[in-house]
Amino acid sequence: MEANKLVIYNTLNRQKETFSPIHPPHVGLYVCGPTVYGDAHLGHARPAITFDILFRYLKYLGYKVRYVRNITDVGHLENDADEGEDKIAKKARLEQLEPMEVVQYFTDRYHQNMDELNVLKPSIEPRASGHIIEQQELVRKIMKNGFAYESDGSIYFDVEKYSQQYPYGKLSGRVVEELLNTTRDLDGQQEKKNSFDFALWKKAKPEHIMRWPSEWSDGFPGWHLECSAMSTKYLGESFDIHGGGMDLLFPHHESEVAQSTAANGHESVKYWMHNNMITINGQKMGKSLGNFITLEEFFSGNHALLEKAYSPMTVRFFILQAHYRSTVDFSNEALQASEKGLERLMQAMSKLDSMKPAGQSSVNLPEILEKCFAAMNDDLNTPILISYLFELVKLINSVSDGKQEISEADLQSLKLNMHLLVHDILGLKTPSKTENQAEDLNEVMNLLLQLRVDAKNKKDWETADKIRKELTRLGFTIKDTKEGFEWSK
RNA sequence: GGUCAGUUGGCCGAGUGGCUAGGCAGUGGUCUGCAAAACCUCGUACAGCGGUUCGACUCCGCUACUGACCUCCA
Repeated sequence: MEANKLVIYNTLNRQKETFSPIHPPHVGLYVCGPTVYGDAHLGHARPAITFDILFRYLKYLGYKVRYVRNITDVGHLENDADEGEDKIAKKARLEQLEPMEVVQYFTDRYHQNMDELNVLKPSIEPRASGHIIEQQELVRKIMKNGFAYESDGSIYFDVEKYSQQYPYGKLSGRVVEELLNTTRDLDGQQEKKNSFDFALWKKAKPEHIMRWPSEWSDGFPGWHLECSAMSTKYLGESFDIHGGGMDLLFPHHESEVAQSTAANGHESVKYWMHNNMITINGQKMGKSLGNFITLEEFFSGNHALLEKAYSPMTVRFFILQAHYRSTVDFSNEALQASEKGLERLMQAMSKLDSMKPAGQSSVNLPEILEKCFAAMNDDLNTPILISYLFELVKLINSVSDGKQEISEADLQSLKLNMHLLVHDILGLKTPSKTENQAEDLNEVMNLLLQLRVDAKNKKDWETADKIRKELTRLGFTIKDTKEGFEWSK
C-alpha cells in the first residue's frame, strides 16, 4: 500500500524518518498510560488522542497493529513530606479505601472519558500490579548483567557503569557528567552510588501498603520498570514504536532505554514519539501545578475557568487542530472556535448523502484527497488535513447550493473518503443526542401546544384542531386542562 | 545554572528561500419576506538587530521574551 510513505519524527534521532516496521505487516505500539489515582484531565487526552490517531492510521495503511497502553497502579514515589510513600497508597489511606478500590474507580472513570472522546481501546491494557513477577525477573536480569546493585534491600540501576558501555542520555540528550551536578536530593540518596542512579526495586517502609515479597525485601518495583517489563512481554525485546508525553522523556523513557539495553544487550524501541503539552495561560497543565481542568469538568462545564460545557468531540477536534509536537494553549475562545468549526464540518458531512452528481467536477478532487493523505503521512499532520477538509466542506456546500458541480465518480469518491478521513482516521463522530432528546421533545411539545392555546384564545378553532388532530395521528394524547394542557405518548 | 524548544495577523494555529494554510471573530456583497445557514470578497502577520542571498517570515549569528525537562506529572 502507501505504507512506505508514512514519515514520523523519531525523538531518538531528532528527525523525521520513513516508517518501516521490524516485522511487517505487524506493528508493535506501546504508549505510557495514566497513573490511576485521580481523574483524567485535558493533558491526559492529548497522548490518548495522538496515539489513537496513529493507531487508526496504521490500521488504515493495512498494518496489523498490537497497541499496548498500560495502567500504572503501583509505584511512583511522591515528592513531599511523605517521602517514599506510594502515591496510590497515600490516596487510599486518606480516603479510607483499599488501594485497589481507588485504582478500580479511577480506571473506570478513565475508560469512560476515553470512550466519550471516541478513543479506541488498545489491544492490551496491562496493569503494573499484575506484572510484578515480570518486573522482578527484569531486575534479576539486569543484576546478572552487572548493571545494578543492592543497597539495604533496594536495587539501584548503576548508571555510571552502564554509561561506560552504552550511551546513557542518548534519547533525552543528557550528559552523565552534567547530571552529577544537576540532580536534586531524593529519598534514598545516601543508599546510592550516584545521585542519578534510579531504583529498580524499592524496599517498602512499614506504612507502605502496596508491597510484594522478593529475595531482596518486601517492596515494590521501581519507577520506570513496568513499561520495560510489559512492553517486552507483549511486544518482544524489539518493537516498533514507543509513545508518550514529552515530560516523560527524562528520566522515565531514558531509564527505560537503559533498562532494556542492560537486560537484553540491545535497544528495544525503533521509533520514539512524544506529544507536546497542553498549556493554560502559557504554562503546562499538570497535576503538580494544580492548574488542570478534568475532562469531566470540560464535558459538564463545571469549572471556574470554563465559560460553558464543551463536548468530547469539541475537545478532540481542538486537540487535532494543532500538531501533536506543538504545545497547544487552552482558552475558551479557542475551544469555541473549534466547536463552531467542527459543527460546520459535521453539517457538511450530513449533506453528503443528499448530494446530486452533475456534469464535470469544478474542482480537482483527486488532488485535494492526495494532499489529505500526504498530510497524514507527514508525521500525522492533522491540522493540515483539517485545512483540506474545510476545502471539501466548501465544495460540499457549493454543490448542495447548485453553485458548483461534481461528477458521479468524484461524488462516490468524496463520500467514501470524507467518511474515511473524518470518521475512521480522525475519529470524529456526530455527538449523540439521545440524552437531550427527551428534553428537546418536551420543549417542542410545549411550544406546539402553546401555539394551540394561542389559537384557541383567538377562536381559531381550525388551527387548534389541526394541531391536536395531527399530534393524535402521530400517537400523542392531548388533554386540555384548566391550567393549559397535558400530553402523553 | 545545564539541556532543549518556541516567539506568526483580533484569537487559535500550519507552512515555505520568491507563489492563498485553515478555523473562529470582523468587513463588504450574493441569496433571502425577516433571520439563520451557505457562497463570494477584503485584511498583506511572521519578536528585535545584524549577516548570507538577486530575493528571508523561511538559512546563520546575537539579543529579548516565553515555555519544557533536569523531581511524581500526559
